[in-house]
Amino acid sequence: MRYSRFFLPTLKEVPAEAEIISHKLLLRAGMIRKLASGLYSYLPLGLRSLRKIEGIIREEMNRAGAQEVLLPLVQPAELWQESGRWDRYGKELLRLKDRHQRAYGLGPTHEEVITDLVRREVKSYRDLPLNLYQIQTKFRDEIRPRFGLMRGREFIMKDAYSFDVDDEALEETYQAMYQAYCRIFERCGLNFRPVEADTGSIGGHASHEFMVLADTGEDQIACCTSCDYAANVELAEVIHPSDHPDVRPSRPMTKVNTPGRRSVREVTEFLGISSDQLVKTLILIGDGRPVVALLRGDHELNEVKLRRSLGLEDLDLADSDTVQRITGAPIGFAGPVGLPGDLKIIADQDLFDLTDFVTGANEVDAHYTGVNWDRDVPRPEFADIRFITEKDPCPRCGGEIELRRGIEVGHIFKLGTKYSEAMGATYLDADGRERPIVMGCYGIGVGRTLAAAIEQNHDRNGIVFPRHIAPFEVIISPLNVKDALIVEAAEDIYNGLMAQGIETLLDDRRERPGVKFKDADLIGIPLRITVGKRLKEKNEVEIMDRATGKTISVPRDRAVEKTSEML
RNA sequence: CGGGGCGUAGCGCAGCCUGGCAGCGCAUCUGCUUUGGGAGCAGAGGGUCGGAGGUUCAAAUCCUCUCGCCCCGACCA
Repeated sequence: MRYSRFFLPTLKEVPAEAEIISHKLLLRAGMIRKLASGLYSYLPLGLRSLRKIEGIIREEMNRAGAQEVLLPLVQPAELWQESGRWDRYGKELLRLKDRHQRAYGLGPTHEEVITDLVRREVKSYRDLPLNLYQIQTKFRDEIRPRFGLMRGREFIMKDAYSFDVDDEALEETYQAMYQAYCRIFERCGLNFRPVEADTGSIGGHASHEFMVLADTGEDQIACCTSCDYAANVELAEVIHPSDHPDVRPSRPMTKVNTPGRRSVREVTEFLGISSDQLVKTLILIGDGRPVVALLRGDHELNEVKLRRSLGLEDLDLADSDTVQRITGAPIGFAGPVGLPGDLKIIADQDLFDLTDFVTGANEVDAHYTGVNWDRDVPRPEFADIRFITEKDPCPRCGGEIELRRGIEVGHIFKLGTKYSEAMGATYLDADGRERPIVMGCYGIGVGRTLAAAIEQNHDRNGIVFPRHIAPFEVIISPLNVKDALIVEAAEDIYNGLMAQGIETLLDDRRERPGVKFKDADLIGIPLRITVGKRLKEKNEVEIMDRATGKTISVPRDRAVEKTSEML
């Protein structure tokens, strides 16, 4: 490709809208442009990289036995009503009507469509296993799109759906997908970690997220520094010692005046206690009913864990009026003592052995000190409902936990029979019995993978593309296009590389050397061949490695050979 | 949806408080010079100041409404 004819508008300055490095560089390198919030156009350079990633995904999916399909983006509401998600999915599902007033959703994911397809065609255990995938545009009307390709409303996703006879067979498919995902992200040049994860709105029993480690990641993950345990903090278990120390109350329960002290910090400072002596009481609404969660003052409630342990669909903090109605006091003075007996109360397991603690008195400007279980307040149900911290041990090996940030580029789920049962996707087994198909689903954010790769591979001059996803493999920079010798040499090398199938960008623009160097660095092409003064002096050209900056000089007629060796 | 910020030339911004010719840098176009890290000189083009309404002799500037964009929270590939 000749740069002078290539639609590649690079920017010297960073557009004001971009915050994180991948977004800035994608814009500056002329790879994407914004149409509206969460909606981006891919320009030729960006599309080339995107296609590289898609290519890697296709190869690995096909190798793992999956087959590519292409499903409609517009999906009839009836299908979503069958699975029950028409009502449950929420506003991320963009709903629209056609001219006949029939309702449709713009596909945020394709479980319903694929299950419908498969239930019509698959009748026998002989047809299984089956694994179908597509690479296609998804639409999710996100509450807050941000960070360029990182969280768009319209985005490109690879989604795969597997169909197996039973859980055992699903396990095998799941492992094959797990391995395929590892290979995909390795080939994309990413430093990533597979982590145990929550299943969210997709449903199912087990799942792993593939996290690219980056400080700008939106997710937090807990990694063990000794073993290979890693989990999304939403899920990471907190281990509670099983041997309980023999502890007894040592102080009477006393009501104290705490004027205007609401937050953990205000109360603990006022009373001169540490925050692990305080039990904070959070009022939530779970599936329409109030739930009280108790936690140590220095711990944070993990709503995902609470939701899972209570088997709730929906969970939210209660508003101030509800808190007032339930506890009889404004926010900041709630406590377990004297709450109505029929109220669902759940305490974090770390409170089990706590004695002489402080809580709100369900009365404005008052707390209790010296509160103890059994004596002052009945023991509630205990469960692991808080976030893991770096002070907690690894739940697998007891080692040290490190909290890191990650970008979720892939997510795999064991769905089980959730969709097949709801939608009647069954097969006949060898004994002629009708059984539900056991499903799995597997997603990769393709654009997000590109953004994550840039997030992890850049320097102050621009992108440093991993080889396999670079838009071009080589850029040739003839430094003076008015010099016939230089132009001729550059053209020769260009033709030589193209003849070998090496994707090459020839910077034939009438620009000064500095401009060409800056643009080449910005767009991050792995190898740059400089044709300049050394050609005239020694008949040599230079090959520079973008990642290391290392440069070698080679005779002009060996440039093609040497370059292809270096790739 | 709640909180914060921003809309002025393609991009980055100043001007707004205190109303009075719409500006700067980069980019673009022409010519000459220059050619190893975002060149120099000379010239040129480009604006409904996000939109609507209002106040005023006069509005980018003040007021009201509205639309869009970005950041922080809940959602997710």
